[in-house]
Formats: sequence, C-alpha cells, structure tokens
Amino acid sequence: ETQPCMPTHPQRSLIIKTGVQFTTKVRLLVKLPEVDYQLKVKTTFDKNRQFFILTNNTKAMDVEDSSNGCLSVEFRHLQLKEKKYINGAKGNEGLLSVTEELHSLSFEAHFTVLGLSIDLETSSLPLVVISNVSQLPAGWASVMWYNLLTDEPRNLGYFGNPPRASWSQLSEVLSWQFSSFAGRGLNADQLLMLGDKLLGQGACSDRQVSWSKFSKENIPGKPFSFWIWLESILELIRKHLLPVWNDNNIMGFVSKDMERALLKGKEAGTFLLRFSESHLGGITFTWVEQANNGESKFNSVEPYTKSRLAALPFADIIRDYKVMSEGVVSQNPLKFLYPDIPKDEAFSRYYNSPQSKVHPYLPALLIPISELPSNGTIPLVPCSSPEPLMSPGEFHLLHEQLCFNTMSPPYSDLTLTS
Amino acid sequence: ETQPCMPTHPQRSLIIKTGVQFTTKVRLLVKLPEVDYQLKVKTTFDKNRQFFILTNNTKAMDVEDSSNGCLSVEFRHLQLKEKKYINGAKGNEGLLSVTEELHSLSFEAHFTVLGLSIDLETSSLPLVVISNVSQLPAGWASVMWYNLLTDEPRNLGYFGNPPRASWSQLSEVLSWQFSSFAGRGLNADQLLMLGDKLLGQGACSDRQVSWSKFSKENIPGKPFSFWIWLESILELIRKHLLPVWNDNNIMGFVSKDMERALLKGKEAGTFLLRFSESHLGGITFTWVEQANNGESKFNSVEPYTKSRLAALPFADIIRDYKVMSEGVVSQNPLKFLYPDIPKDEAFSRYYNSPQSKVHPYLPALLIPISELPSNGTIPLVPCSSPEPLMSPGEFHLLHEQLCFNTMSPPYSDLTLTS
DNA sequence: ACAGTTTCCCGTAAATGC
DNA sequence: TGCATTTACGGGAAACTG
Repeated sequence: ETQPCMPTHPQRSLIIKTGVQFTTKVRLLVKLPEVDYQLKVKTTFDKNRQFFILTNNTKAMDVEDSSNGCLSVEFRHLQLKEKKYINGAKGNEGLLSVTEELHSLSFEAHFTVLGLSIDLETSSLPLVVISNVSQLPAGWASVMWYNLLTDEPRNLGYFGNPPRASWSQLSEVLSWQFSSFAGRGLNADQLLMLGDKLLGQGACSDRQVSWSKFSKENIPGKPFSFWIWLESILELIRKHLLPVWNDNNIMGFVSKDMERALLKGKEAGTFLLRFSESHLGGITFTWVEQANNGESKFNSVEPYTKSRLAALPFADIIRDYKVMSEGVVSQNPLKFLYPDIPKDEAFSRYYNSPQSKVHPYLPALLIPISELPSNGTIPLVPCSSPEPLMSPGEFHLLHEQLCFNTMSPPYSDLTLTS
Repeated sequence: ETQPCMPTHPQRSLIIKTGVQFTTKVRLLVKLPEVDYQLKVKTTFDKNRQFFILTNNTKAMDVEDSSNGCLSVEFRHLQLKEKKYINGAKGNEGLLSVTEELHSLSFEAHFTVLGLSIDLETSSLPLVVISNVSQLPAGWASVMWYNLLTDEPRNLGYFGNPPRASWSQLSEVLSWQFSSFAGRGLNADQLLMLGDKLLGQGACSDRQVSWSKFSKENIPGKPFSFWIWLESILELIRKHLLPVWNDNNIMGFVSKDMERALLKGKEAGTFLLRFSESHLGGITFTWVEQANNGESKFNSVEPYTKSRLAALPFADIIRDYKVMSEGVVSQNPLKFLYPDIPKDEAFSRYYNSPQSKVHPYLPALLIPISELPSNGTIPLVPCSSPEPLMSPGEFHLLHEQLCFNTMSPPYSDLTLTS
C-alpha cells in the first residue's frame, strides 16, 4: 500500500554514496478514512547489514500538495554510513564486489484504526552503495543490468548468478544511456561497431552477453572492461562534447579499418572524429591526404582527454589545429568533416568567441599542434622563407580564442518504475 | 610544567579547519615521583565558545619514547565542529572576521599525591579556525601578525586592537614566508617594490603598517588586499614555479616603470618575469624590441594563472612562445633573460621532455601564442640586478616561532590550583 | 605485496546566514 | 540586497585492510 520513490542522486539514482545526502519519498496509495492522527514512517537501510542511516529517519506523513491529496512523506538529507564491525564479520560474503552488492531502503509505518492494528511496510528497488565516485560507473552497470533483465522488485542476491543479456536488449540500453545522459542515442553503425567489439565480428542481435564480459572482465589487452570504457566516453561527451555530439558531428564508434575504408579516396583534408579504444575517455581525429605516390595517407592525432579539453575546448582544437614539420607550420590539415561538410560549417557554431583583450597585455592563446616525423609527408602549403605563414582565414579565426567554459549539463534523471 | 605542542596542519599550523583532522601533543615538564597511576589529560577547545572537539578528547599520559623519559600524550585525529546555537548568540561579538577570532586548545589534568589534590592546566598559542581552505590565506595573516608583534602566550582579543608593524619587521616576515614556503626569500629590490606598493613611494624601514592595510583593506582599485595578493603569488610559485623561483630566474616583484627602465636599451628579445599586480596569482613576461623609429618597444603577455599553467608548464611556455602578426608566426621573441642570459641556458633544465610518442598517433601539443595588433620595434639599456639579501639571524628566530615542524614555542605558564 | 575499497581533504560551487 | 561564511561534494591521492 505504500509506494516508495527512488532516492535521487545528482545524476544516477539507485546509487548512493556514503556520506553524501540523498532524498527519498514514500506515498500511501490507499486513502485512509479521516486520518487526523499522525502517521509516522520510519526509514531503515539494509536491516542488520553493513550500513545505517546517519540522520533522523522518522517523519510523519502529510497530505501531498501537488497531486490528488494522498499522504506522502519525503525524507531529505539522509546520509549513509558504514557500520564498523568489531570482528571481521562482514554482512556480505565477499564473493561479490561492492558494486554488485544490492541493498534496499525499507519504510515502515504502524497505526490502529477501529481497533485493528495495521503494519505497513515496503521497500525500494535494489540500490548500490559506493564510497567514492570512482565506483559510480561500475555501480551503474549493476543498476542497468538488474533493471534490464529482471522484474523482481528486490532480488538482492541477483549478482550471485546474474543472467545473460541478448545483444539486442543490451544495445538498446546502451543507446538509451547515450540519449538520456548525453542527449543523442547511438545509431545502427555505432551499435554494430560496439557489438563487434564486445562479441567479435559478426555479432547478431540474439548473441548472448554475460555480465562478466560486459562489466567485469577486461577487454583483451586493455586494463578496463567494455562498460568502463564506454562509460568513460559518455563522461567525456557530457563534460566536453555535448553540443558536438548532439548535432551528430561525432561518428565516434568506428573501427580503425572502417575509418580508413571511409576516408580512402575522399578529398584531402577530409576527417572524422573517433573515440579512442586504447585509452579511457579520449577522442581523436583522423584525416586523409594524398601521398606523393597517389595513395591515400592517414594521420591521427593522439587522443584528447578531459585534461587537455579543459585547457582548450574541442571545437577550438579543430579550428586551430596545425601540423608542424621541420619547424615549418602548415595550414590546418582539417578541411571537411566526413563525408564532405566544410569544417567551419559543421563546427563554427561551437567556436569560442574571442576573449576580451586585457589591455595592455597581449592575449595568451594556446594552439594545438602536432609535430610530424621529419620524413613525414604533409603536402599542405609550406610557408615562405624563415617565417611560417598562416592563411588569412585562420588568422581571423585565431583572433577568437580559448576560454574555459563551465558547463551545467541538463542532467536527466533516470526514472525506473517497477 | 605542562608544555603543549602545536597542532599540526599540512602546511600551516595554528590554523585548524573544521572537519579536518589535526594533532596536538602535551608534555609534562616536571617529573612526578613514582607515577604509576594513570595521569589522564583532557583536551578542550575554547570553553563555552562556538566550537567543540568532535572526537575522543581524553587520553592518558605515557613515558615519551624518544627523549628524556618525561610524560607526554599525543592526541591524533582530533576534529573541530561548530556549535549551533538555538538563539543567535554567537560566542564572538561579530566585530571581527572569523579569521581574526583567536581560539585556543586547553589541556587539563588532575591527580592527587600525598593527599594533595593537584590540577594542571595549560593551553596552546592562539589558533585560527576556518571552515574552508579559501580562508587559509587570511587566517595565516592573523597568525603571522600575532606572532610577529607580541610575545603574549594567549591574548585572544588581540585583533580587537592590533598593533602596527614597522616595515622592517614586516618585510622580514614576508621574505621569510617565501623562503620557508617556496624555498627562496625576497631580495632587497623585491622588498623595495613591495614596500612602495604597500606604503607608497619612499617607504623607509621604520614606516608603520597597520593590520588593516596589510590584510583587510583592498589595494586601491583592486578587489583584494596586499596580503591576499602576495599570498596568491606564493601559492602560484609553490604549485607551478618552484624550481624557476628557487634558481632566482623570476624577478617577479618589479613595478612596470622599473621593468621598462631595466629593459630599455637591452638587446632585442631580452625579457623578464613579473607577477601580475592586477590579477591574483598571475605571472607574465615582458620583452623588449627595437621599433622602426629606433625606440624601445615593450610587449607583455596576458598573465598566466594556475589554470593555464596546469595545461602547460611555465618553462615550456617560455620555450615555445610565439607571436603572430597579420597571419605571420614569428620566431620565439624571448631570447635573453634579463640582463643577458640566453634563454635556454636559464630555462632548459626545466623543459619537459617531449612526451613519448604514442604510436600510431601524432603527438598532441599545445603552443602558447599571442596575436600582435601590428607593429614596430626597438631596443635597449642595462642595469645590474642586486643579489638577494636576507638576515639569517632573525629568520632563524621567526622560523622557530612559526614553522610547525620545528616548533618549540615560548610558553606557557602552568596554572596550578589546589 | 597487492588489489579492492575506503578515507582524506583540497578546491569549486552552491547554499546559507546576516 | 550583498557580502561573509559555511556546506556540499567531485575528484585525485593516500590510507587502509584483508
């Protein structure tokens, strides 16, 4: 008869970090006759398990302002703390990692009406408790896997033997992750690449994926699992690439082979944007040139990660990027976003406006650049005499420069309903 | 007869941040005859004032391992929390800012020997309590001012009417701040500039400086006080310029007029490094050129602050700096560190080795650059830079008084009540 | 020794108080 | 309202702990 809402956490509900405040709400779905006595609700966490609620956890229900006038109560500023056991008796067996341990909030109320003693009790969907934000990606994987594959309201032992997911189920959730956290989902090509990466070539939609393969085992040769890798990209997008991603200017998930196949034969200076598969949370661009022998030649820049992008926003990097060979600075080699969109047409809306010049100083700008190996073939206009030259257009663009923008992304809270 | 040591805080003892652990130690200076009973010490903070010690604050004294075998006790993991008063009755009158409120730790012990009941009590030097690290610079100003100008062990009302300091006293402390926190003190020229800045031209060593002028009043036309400005530079040095500062390659404190006087007539490309006076925690360089009409022309770059320096270390900025004019990128205009040291001779030891090339990627570098409106240039004039001057005797004294890990402060009269 | 996990705490941003 | 002060908490790093 009582219906709990989920505790909310800045971005990912169903995950609670110890020591950080959360909120939860319970609604009474039946209307009680003439309840003018106080109906007190007590919230408890994981009865006799390893966490407890630090703050005041009992509160009286009240008529809900907004809606139909049923009783509800909202607990704010709740905080979880770990119980320290004197002996090493942990609540959980230790087979599972912390982010696989499921917990739940319980809500209890008691009242008597017409001589009847009535106990109400309900509890939340399974929750994951973490102690540091670094555990959030792994915790979120658990929440996704649980809600993807079961309708049980609270099977806390779920990860003792988690079921497999079909690729079609999983790919849908992954796309939904991108659409809900970054604003645009994944298209068929991107999902195909992810399926190949996770399951090997020729993954078909009913291939099964184990929980372990999705989130626990490292990708062969890499020190991170598939989900941790994917999540690092989600984070990169959210923090540094949001508008570019939402306008579909990041192909992102393409294999290197596919990348080359796409770029081959394209006009020199055609480029596309790819997420790094070797490092967490990195994005790179690859452009094609015509080598002397007439073949296509490809160059990729070392992936930019959040620390680099904090110094210089990605669009500005694309605008200002230069290549240098033997001391000679070439023009920007990036001309057309694949397949053939002029760079500025695709990116100029993200360019940062020039910062106000602080007289009497010269503005301090940063230019992203790569140095080619001395034998490198960059056929783009080498500059005259001792002094490298930039085109007037670029000169203009450089006029405008980097600034550090803080973003306040529209967090979409996930709503999982049971 | 009991001697408390100061609580230690990462870098600045005598400042305690609420919610952050600190440590304190008390030593009993008299040897008690045959003390095999437990001598318990209780630590309290600011009796009936607005803070209290969260954690366990009673502990038994024990024979000290290291030294002469006297009794001592060390309290670890102490933590301060603010008392919330129901009514608005604050402990302090509110005339002073929080960083001017002085507090103290008290230590009490009680025992009976030969039928005599003996109370021991002592307390720490004045402490400043802050709630956020952003208050640390202001708090440290208080600690300095107190210890510079009084020998009273605990005058908690000190900032109700703080005495003035002579410039000679103050300048010495300032230099000592740089030597103890950054590794190199301030030379006579630097101090002269600071004195002029604080007191106006022609400051002589016995000019008096008020507490307000030092740390509370804003510098005319600026939104920060003299000390806050100076401390922001100390912080910049500590985080980003340590070796360059210690090798004396940063002149730093020079007025713009003096800067020009020094650079005028010097060889084109001669530059020096100056801390920004307009913005907190910024460093800029100014170089001289020869304009077409034969006059000296000066250029200064917009000051680099910690966020910029986090993206690109300062030495690398100097190494790679470029100027661009009408699309033409010039060579690095920085040639000689004033007076005439070839740039690489002065700075090459700090250059970052080029990052390991991550095959198959092109390295992603950043180049610092400024765009020049349009120009002419000119050179030169010489002057010699005086050697740093410090007065070791008094530094030593101050060091003993204020630096936390070598602290053996002068206190603290025993209060014996029986 | 080591990996998984928690704690610590700076520094920014937001909230709160006055 | 604006300023002073505190609180919140992400994120990197150190400490802890089996």
